[in-house]
Amino acid sequence: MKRPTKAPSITVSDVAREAKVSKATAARVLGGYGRVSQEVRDAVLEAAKALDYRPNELARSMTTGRSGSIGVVVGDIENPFFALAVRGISDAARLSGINVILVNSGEEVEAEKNAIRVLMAKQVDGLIVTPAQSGEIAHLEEIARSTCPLALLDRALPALDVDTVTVDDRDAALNATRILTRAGHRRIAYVTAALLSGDFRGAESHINTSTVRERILGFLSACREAGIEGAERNIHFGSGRSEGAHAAMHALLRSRARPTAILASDSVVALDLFKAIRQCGLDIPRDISLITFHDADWTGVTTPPITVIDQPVYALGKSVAELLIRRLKGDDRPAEKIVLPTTIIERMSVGLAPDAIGQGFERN
Amino acid sequence: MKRPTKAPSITVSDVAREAKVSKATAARVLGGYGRVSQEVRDAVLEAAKALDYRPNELARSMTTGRSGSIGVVVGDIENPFFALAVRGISDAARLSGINVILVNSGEEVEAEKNAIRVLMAKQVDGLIVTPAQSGEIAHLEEIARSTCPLALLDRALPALDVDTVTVDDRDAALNATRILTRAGHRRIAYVTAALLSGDFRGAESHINTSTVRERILGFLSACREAGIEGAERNIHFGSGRSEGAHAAMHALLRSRARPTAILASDSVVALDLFKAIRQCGLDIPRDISLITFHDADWTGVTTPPITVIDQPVYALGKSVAELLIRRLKGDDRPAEKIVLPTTIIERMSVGLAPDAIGQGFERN
DNA sequence: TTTGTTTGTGAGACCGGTCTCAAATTACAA
DNA sequence: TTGTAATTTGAGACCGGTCTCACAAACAAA
Repeated sequence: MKRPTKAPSITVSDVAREAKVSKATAARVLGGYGRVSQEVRDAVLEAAKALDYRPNELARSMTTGRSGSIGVVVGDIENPFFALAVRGISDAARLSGINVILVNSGEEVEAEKNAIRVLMAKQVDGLIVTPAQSGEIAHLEEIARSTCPLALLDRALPALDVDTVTVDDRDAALNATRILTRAGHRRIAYVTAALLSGDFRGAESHINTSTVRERILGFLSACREAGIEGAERNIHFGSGRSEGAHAAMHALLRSRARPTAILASDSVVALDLFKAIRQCGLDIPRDISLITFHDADWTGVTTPPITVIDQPVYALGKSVAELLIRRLKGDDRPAEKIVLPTTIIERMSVGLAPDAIGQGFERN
Repeated sequence: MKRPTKAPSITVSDVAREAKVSKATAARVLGGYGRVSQEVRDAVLEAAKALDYRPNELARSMTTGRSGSIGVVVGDIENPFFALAVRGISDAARLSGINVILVNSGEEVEAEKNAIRVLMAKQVDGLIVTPAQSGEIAHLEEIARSTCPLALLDRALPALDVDTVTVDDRDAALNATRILTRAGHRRIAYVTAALLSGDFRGAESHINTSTVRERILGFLSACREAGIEGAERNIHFGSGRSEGAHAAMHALLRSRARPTAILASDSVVALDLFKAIRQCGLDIPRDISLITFHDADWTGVTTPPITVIDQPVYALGKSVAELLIRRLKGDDRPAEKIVLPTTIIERMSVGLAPDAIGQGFERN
């Protein structure tokens, strides 16, 4: 193989020679371990500076077995939710002198698998993952069994006994949906980008990702509470960035049984919905009410501004990272499952149900 | 040091022993180099599968000198501009089987320096950087002199003769500003998050980042064209995510000589401006017109929707990555400077200047 | 003075791969 | 049938660090 022969870099041996000491001694001062006399230390340091020595982190990692970096696999870095969570992770990591290798899975399991494979091969010291799908988690179970610490972000996997940080999705969905039912809405849709493996049969079927399941449970629970039948049929999966999803949204909004209120699973879906609603000539909140998860920065500036479920996203990222780092340092307490609270920021996107106006329902 | 003794992983030697061949031979088939007979190859592969062998990428990198990953240093991953550019980079990298180590500099030179140091120590094969500041580029010059390919994203550095992909900022700013001057505006402000080293004295002073300089030149050029004097005074630096920046915005909007039109340097600044304008009780476009760089997803859904300079952000990221990867493969053509075109998407945020109404100016 | 510790240093194995080189085997041509 | 070339394999050096171990010198206690 004809490789461009990387510039010959300065090694410990070079420094040792320059400082007239053994390689072992030079390594000791350069690596910051063992004991060395002050004189020798100074000499080595001077030689290192003179030669402009830079340690080869790879070589170091190979012997120590630790790479000083953690791998992070998120679904979609373009989603402000993940971007913010990643910043939380980065900040926490930086504080511990650990760096972050970020990989985008595009919410595809294959990409996720591949990302994890690569990261493991790169000997990351730990892994933070937002599982793209709940069905295929064999690769994650394998990591969990291994000695490489794994932590889950935003999406819990009951089958995995690993550190996990999520938000109280069920409660959030419950409260958000209640706002809608109290405004008299009865045809309420829950729209999520998540994919469903197989058909949707009842609340617990095939939904192993806690985020999605919990939200649905909260949603259904609020519906039941309001005496709404068959709310399961109003759950729409797969509303991600795709042609089909877009078309499905329009179909939904133009159907005869068009919902009078929608709960969106994230700000990206919400924005798409917002646009679709406009394109269909509908008015928020007169014709249709909208609440979304994630207080994305733009949700406050639309007309009307959107009522949102405010998740502590930055803290979410910061917490998982801290949990993982603690474990890297040797902590072996049983896996911790942290659930962060959410709040609802009420703005102007919820109105009385069109068909309920004048029927005694109150706006809140 | 008491480290948790990573689980002993399967090595080539283990596979070799299992397959009853030499380590060299096993390495050949596992590493995919050299020539091996079909039988032996099968035997080794079988042994590898039986033992569940996973190559140690670190060890591999150490001998080959190439790590198979590139480092990317961006200013702020939360800025949708960078998020999208990073996706462009990731996609291009994935296509070449290269992975991306992403570091957030937070637009701080010290963090940027540190990030580069760490990435170099990790032996990345190449570096893509969005220089946080133009003043201190010694660390970048050093990389440029080294054998590690460097490429610049979005912000050119004239002093550095390296592959660079930017957009035609001057032209974009010129055209955007023209839209404003043609609508009769004369008090036009340019608001950017960029920091200025020292005072602003004349167009070229202390501004070495091409993006910022080019935009200012375009802006001033359009102002001059319209016979506007002293437009330099209406350039506002440092409007990033900070208390001070926020206060400065409000001060600007409440001042007697409040601008009647603003050109924002990115969508984050624009959103802040949008909110500030509302908070000050001003109306877009009646009281004030707004144009921003970057067609962020929300700019189309505000009331009114915002006129934007549409930059090919994804392509920007994809191009630098491709340029860099080409170089990794041995291409040593002189550094390429690619300038991508922008377009303006006119929406509803530009109105006639309040003091010009009825004076013969036309709304475009 | 003798013995026992502590401290500083060097020699060299090792991590898990790649890769050079030479020996052994096979194929091909004369 | 024999010489030569091509192919396949093994032995071992090497990458740039870490780390164990042995030894020597310095110091403390007896």
